[in-house]
Amino acid sequence: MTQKQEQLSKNQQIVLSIIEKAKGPLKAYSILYNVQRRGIKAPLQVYRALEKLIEIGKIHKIKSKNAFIACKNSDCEISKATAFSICNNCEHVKEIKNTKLSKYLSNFEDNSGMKYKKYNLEFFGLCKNCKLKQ
Amino acid sequence: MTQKQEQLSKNQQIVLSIIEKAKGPLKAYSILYNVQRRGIKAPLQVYRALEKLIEIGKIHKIKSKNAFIACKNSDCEISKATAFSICNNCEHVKEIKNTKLSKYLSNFEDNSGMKYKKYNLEFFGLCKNCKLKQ
DNA sequence: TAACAAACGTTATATTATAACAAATTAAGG
DNA sequence: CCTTAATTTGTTATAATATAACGTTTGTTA
Repeated sequence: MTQKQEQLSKNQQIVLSIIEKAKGPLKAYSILYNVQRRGIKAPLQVYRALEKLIEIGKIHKIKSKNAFIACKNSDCEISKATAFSICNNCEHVKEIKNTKLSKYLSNFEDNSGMKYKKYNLEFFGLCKNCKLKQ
Repeated sequence: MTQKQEQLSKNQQIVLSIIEKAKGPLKAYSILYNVQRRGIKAPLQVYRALEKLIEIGKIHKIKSKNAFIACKNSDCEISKATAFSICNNCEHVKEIKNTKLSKYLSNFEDNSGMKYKKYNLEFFGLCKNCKLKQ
């Protein structure tokens, strides 16, 4: 028997697979709509799965959108340190994987010398595509 | 006549004054409850004032809390670049004013060379007080 | 003072999220 | 294998957050 199975439950698997297949962040009720054929009937079933998936770092919540996206980063340490870029035009969201940035933020001390274990950063701008089209 | 009056309307003034007096971030419906004696009766009146106040940089929205806090920073450029520290224990929220950090983030380029005009950063940890008490 | 924009008031409703409770399932140790 | 505890589930109801749509009023500017 290994230490931790981290085996996902049925609902958790269903919700995760929908989020992983998606091209962008999904909203909770859109997930619900998408999984109703698979037996998940109530919002709470979705929210419970989401909560667990966030806890174990499989997905992140994009707070400015109240939407959920799969984690592509093996090293965001159970979702303690997240950074995203968000296009104001097409709403495209991408997780930022940048060692310098994450080191900088993880080591950041505020003016009183206080350090923080966790952060969430959301950048807004125009993605390349949308910039070209302007 | 000056260029821009930036004169706040009645409702905007009422909502702003409540937020400025508060010790921490306020939720929209708590604001509503607090201003009902002053003639504001409906959520929309509060949300409209909030929207405007955010737009002109007088307040910020703490996204992880769905709550609103007065801006103490004269230079956050109409709320384009915001950073907060949030205590996980007492929920104390403070706007971070740190030139190095804001320069670093304003100049940040992602791996594709993309730059962003706007960001929101929320740090989580234990504030000094709560750290001592542990 | 006409014309336009901004703000207002109001009702209704959409969207996002959680409480509470009982039943079913799973993991692990004796 | 059995039992105990923890987790997950299913379900109903409801809380909390936010916006749509409409017509009116106020404020600004030419």
